[in-house]
Amino acid sequence: MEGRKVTLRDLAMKAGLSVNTISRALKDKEDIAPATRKLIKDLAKDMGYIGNALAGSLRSGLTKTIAVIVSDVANPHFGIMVKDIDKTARKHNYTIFVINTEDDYDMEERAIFTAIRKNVDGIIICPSQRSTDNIRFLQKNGVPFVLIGRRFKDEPEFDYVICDDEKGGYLATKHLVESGHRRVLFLNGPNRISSAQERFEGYKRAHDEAGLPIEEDLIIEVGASAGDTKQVVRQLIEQKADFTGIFAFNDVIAWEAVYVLHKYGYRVPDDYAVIGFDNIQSRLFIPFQLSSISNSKGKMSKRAMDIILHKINHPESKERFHEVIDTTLVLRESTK
Amino acid sequence: MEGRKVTLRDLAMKAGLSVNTISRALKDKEDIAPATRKLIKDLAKDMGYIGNALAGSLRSGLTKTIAVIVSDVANPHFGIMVKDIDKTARKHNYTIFVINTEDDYDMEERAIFTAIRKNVDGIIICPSQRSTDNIRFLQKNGVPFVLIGRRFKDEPEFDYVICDDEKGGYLATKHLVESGHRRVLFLNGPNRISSAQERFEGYKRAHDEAGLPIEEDLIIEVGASAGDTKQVVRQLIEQKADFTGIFAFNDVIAWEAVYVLHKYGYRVPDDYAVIGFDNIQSRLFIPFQLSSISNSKGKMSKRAMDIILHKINHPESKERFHEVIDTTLVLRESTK
DNA sequence: TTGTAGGCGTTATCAG
DNA sequence: CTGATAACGCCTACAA
Repeated sequence: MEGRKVTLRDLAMKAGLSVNTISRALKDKEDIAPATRKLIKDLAKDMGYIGNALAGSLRSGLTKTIAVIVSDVANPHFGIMVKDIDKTARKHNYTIFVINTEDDYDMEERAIFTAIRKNVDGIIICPSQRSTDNIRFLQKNGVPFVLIGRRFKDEPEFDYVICDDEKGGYLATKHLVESGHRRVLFLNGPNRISSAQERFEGYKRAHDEAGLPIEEDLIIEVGASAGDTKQVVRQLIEQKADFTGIFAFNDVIAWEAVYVLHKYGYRVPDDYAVIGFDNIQSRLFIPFQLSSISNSKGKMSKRAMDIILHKINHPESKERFHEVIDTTLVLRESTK
Repeated sequence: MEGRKVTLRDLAMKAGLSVNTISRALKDKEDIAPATRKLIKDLAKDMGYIGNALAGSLRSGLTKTIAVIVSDVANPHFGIMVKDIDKTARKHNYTIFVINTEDDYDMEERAIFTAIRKNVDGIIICPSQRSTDNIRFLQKNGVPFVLIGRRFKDEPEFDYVICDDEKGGYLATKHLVESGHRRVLFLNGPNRISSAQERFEGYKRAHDEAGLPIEEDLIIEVGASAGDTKQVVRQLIEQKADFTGIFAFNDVIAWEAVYVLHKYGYRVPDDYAVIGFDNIQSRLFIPFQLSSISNSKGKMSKRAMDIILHKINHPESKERFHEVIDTTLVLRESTK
């Protein structure tokens, strides 16, 4: 059964019917006699017919495909989101492309080109935010898209689903401050990213409320890739930097920070209190009880898909989606 | 600039040239006057032309796309592999589809259909192994494919890249046994999976060498999905099951087991020694020092892509790829 | 150096 | 109910 694939034409020849009839029968159109329909379907199964989506898509203009462009699937946060998006997509008969950008602007540009070239019906993207050009380009091209996890505050035209980053940053910091930590190290993500900026806003609000000053040297930007944090924390410890609490931009960074603290013989939360963001532990049972900010990855993924589907199905709609999913504090043993 | 996408035809109209000339110019064919070429390229950039891969693929029969079918991207093990595969793919100008099966046979079947319908050039699949039918189907359809992480021992026709599971199982168990644990609980994956079977072989070999019997009640199959392990371990503890060492099928299961042990106030490695498999900690710095078996995810991913590319580029080659990547013991503090 | 014709496999339209 | 015809956008082959 090797060789060329079975096409509608092959079925048509065999059945002595027109290609068109075959096509319509397989799609359960009402205007084909039930008997004929059954006949054709059986034949198709017999001959192992598998449609060619390429051809169909070329004609219909729809690929039933969504591109998901994220910075790093190896980060469980994104792994979980991708899984959830895939699940929702499947329910609606969509397939997803996953493209990694490593938060690199050029890779993001290429990812977008690829997605458009492949005629995806929509794009869910966690933008690297070096500039708005890539996203503007998307918009100009008319591909439905929605940002996830990050937003451009000055661009109300871009739909997004994010979690309440400011509140998350506030809750995390407030908790540390209230536990008595007056010098809280903030291991933040790249400052160009909205979530980093907004979590920092929260950090500031908590300090303001407590009447604590913001110490510039306690705000540190760490790279997003695995391993970067280790370097930074190691250095801080060597310098005997003065802090007792750590608020990390995400759980992966928090883990890495604790990892280094442990290496130096420090104990958490006894010597340092540490809190992360993403609450990965709700989905992956890691034996380190990290306090964190829950951001409902499941809900975010689902909303993003819903929005994309809405935009695909109502291309004329001018509705704007600016969704902010609530964040909550989840206390575990890494803070007290 | 909204609306329909720019096509070769649009460029042709604008330039007063034929579609063909445009196409050839954009592909840098020698037989177009350099001046014309430049003109056309500038125009294309101006009008924001992005080729339609669908149309091209329909013609050429190639999509420059690889499907990656795995059980769970949310498991960092797969997340990391997907990332690595994507990286290699990109280097060769390929894009990847990621499809999750949750190790469900029907979802796997649908995933394969989807991949074929979308005309992927090749498939990298971690098969669910409920039966060989799905894979046989792939073979019958002539799509190049390679198994990753699992194999069918009775099907030498299927190419695969796995790690040395037997050796890994042996090393892990041997280490526990040599540390004085005479009753080692094996939290294994589903037995239909080759890696589970082979790791068990290793477990047995270590026992044989040490002259220890295999106790049936210490071999427990846990579901692959997050949360399953908790239930199992909780029950064992409640039953006061007799064991002091735990060898887990993978790190995620190991983490979950430790998670529960901690909940019950037990300490690792003092009360129980625990070792996992996959060595996720080489890529994600989790602050729990889990001993594990390293299986070179990077190497596996790379080899899988190389093999797929080879098969795509040499469809006639009858070469068979049965690759077994070495596994090694990585000791950390969860065993002593 | 450039243009024309035909086809990839499917689907939409309209006629019968 | 079913069939013929023409697209979808691009590319290969050949003609001019």
